[in-house]
Amino acid sequence: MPSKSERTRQRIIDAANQLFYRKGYNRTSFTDVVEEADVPRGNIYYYFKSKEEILKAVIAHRQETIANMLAEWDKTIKAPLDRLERFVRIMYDSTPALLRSGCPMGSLTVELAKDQPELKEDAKALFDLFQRWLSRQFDELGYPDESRSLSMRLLARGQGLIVIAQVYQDPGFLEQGTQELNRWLEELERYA
Amino acid sequence: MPSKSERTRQRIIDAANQLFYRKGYNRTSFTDVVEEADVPRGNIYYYFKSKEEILKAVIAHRQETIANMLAEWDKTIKAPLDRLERFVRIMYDSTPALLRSGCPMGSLTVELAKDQPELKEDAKALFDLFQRWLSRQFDELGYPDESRSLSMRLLARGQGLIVIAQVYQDPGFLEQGTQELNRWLEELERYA
DNA sequence: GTCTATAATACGATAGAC
DNA sequence: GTCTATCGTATTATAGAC
Repeated sequence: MPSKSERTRQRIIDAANQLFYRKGYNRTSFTDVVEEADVPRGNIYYYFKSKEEILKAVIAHRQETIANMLAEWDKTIKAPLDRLERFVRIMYDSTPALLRSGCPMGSLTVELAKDQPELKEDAKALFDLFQRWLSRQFDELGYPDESRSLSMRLLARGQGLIVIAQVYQDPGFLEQGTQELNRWLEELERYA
Repeated sequence: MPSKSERTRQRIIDAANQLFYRKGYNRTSFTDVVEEADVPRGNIYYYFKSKEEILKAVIAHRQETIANMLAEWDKTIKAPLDRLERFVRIMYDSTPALLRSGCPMGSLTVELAKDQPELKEDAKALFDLFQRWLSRQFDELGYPDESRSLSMRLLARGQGLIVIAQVYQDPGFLEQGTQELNRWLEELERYA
């Protein structure tokens, strides 16, 4: 059972995680975080020595979540095509959040890339998790030499769909786009 | 000939335009802008009554620039396929800036969409300019019924390429991606 | 119209009482 | 360990001298 201290720390991370996604990292203040986490004002410095530290903890937490999800998919889905289509489906399933706040990885990384290159590298690690997993699936699908390139292309297609669906607040575009991605994946399997 | 006042105003807009692109809107302060524009501290309030006003002026300026560029393309390029490929080429030509700061429209719109929905709508107008122009080209290419859908898909593909190229700092990915877009456009023309 | 001085507030961060 | 009080700075914004 986690101690009170560990639970408080986790509440801060959860609050920051949500706020960084909904408001962006730079527009989220300490005040926002402590209010959302229901932690006394300056108390947050007992757990994290700076805002950057909070972001790093948030990213580590997201990495864990993603790694667990991918491991779960590996365990429950056997065919590489099905796994790839499972990846595509989380975009469709997340439509409301994506229309509201964009891609949690993409929007964060692009924000940080502007002029916080160190933190951007941390955020990039989230993409790496997906990229390497996708690459393994394309490898198994029969494209060992192009697996990295294919994984990057799939990531790019997803990012593009999300950005344009958000700009135009168009859930149908996201739905059609993910369907087209599935057709593309199925063609890849057919001609592997 | 523009008055001194008009020139100062334009200097502020130009400075803000660059800074909003390189640092992001929310991380750019008035101090940054006045220093870059070489304008006295509080003087900026003579020209713009708030930061939002500056952003609106920046967006209006970008709209003008884009509209002029598209009109120039209309005048100098006749075939719709060539026009579409010209659009794709600006991405390739802008590689260094895109790797550094992302898409000027995409990154701004995504940033504002987080929790400044009013300003996000202003930024969306930049996308509209391209979307309508692209739609007209697809129409002329022989896809009148799908012109809007095709234009959105092309925009999405472009946004995705830029995001992933920036995340991985990979100019080659942007080059290959734009080549693939050209092949797609050429196929569309062939089967029109 | 132009600029200086400065207000008012929000920010990230700290010191020290309990 | 927990919390209150507060610091110093940077922020957006204004007042008023010239």
